Amino acid sequence: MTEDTPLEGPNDGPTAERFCQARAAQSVAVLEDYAEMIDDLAQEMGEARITDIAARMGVTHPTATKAVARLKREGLAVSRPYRGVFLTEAGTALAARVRMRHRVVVDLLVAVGVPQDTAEIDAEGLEHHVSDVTLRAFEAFLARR
Amino acid sequence: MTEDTPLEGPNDGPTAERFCQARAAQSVAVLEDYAEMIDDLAQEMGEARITDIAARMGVTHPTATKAVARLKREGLAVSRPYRGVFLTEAGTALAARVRMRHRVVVDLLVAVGVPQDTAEIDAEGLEHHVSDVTLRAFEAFLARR
DNA sequence: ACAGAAATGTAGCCAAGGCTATAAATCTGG
DNA sequence: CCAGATTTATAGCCTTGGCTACATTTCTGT
Ligand SMILES: [Mn+2]
Ligand SMILES: [Mn+2]
Ligand SMILES: [Mn+2]
Ligand SMILES: [Mn+2]
Repeated sequence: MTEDTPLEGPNDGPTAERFCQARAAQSVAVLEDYAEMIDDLAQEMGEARITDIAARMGVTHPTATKAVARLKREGLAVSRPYRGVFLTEAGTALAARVRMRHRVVVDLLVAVGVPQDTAEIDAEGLEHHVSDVTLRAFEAFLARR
Repeated sequence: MTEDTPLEGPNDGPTAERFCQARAAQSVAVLEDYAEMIDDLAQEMGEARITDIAARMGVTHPTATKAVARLKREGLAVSRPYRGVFLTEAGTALAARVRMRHRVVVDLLVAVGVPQDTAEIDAEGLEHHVSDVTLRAFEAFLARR
């Protein structure tokens, strides 16, 4: 699941590619959610503490610590022991992209008639599987709606 | 990740619920894809063989074997050693739901302007995060479109 | 200043979903 | 009918993302 892992299976048919793609999207979903959350906390409270990250993600703090370790390993965040977590430039850029995509997905759901609260809930999972092409289609739809 | 696992974390805030929900959806995504695939193969070739399941899912056969073991454990499939895999009634019902949802998602994406092939790819991941409320909203949108 | 509270780190467990390598069973053509 | 090809099973490894339990550090109020 690291960046050097191809994540492509034997790939026997054209059908398999779809599933490989979906698995690849899933492998970055956690990174995306944590990056966005850390960015949220940085804006709201100046810095993102492990406890706050864990509380908002709905996990225990060791789980949050592991996720942050992965973020650091992938060059998306930095932190010193017993201190807050900070996004790198790459991490901040990722957070911005993720937040934008989240918003567009929610807006599109609402535009086609999904209740706002349901849209927020579903978007949290959906957002990680929306390709750039689809995202642009969503934006275009919202623009001419 | 089994059915008796609550999958709800500490749940400190209302924000956390969204992520718990997304994680829960992800934990059944694999079951859903395999169920649908086995049903496809059953219709096309009379029965679903491990080799064919693996090829279409884009994984190696031991991976497919493990997934089938989980399907069996959850009461969605049955199989005897060195023979094909067959869905139970519950498995068949799940496959039908999943296939319908997949179709609706693709149709909605196309309806808002996503190219057909992109829609197929993205839907493979998106489908598992579309709630019943959202699905009905999609159907209503398609009906009045 | 320091004791207790709170936050963080760390070890170790589990299940899931990938993989490779190897063994065993089944199928098939001659 | 049987040898070789194919299919399936199994063992064992890895990473990820959950968890609990416990150790350590930092913070805070008196
Ligand atoms: Mn998300
Ligand atoms: Mn999000
Ligand atoms: Mn799918
Ligand atoms: Mn599908």
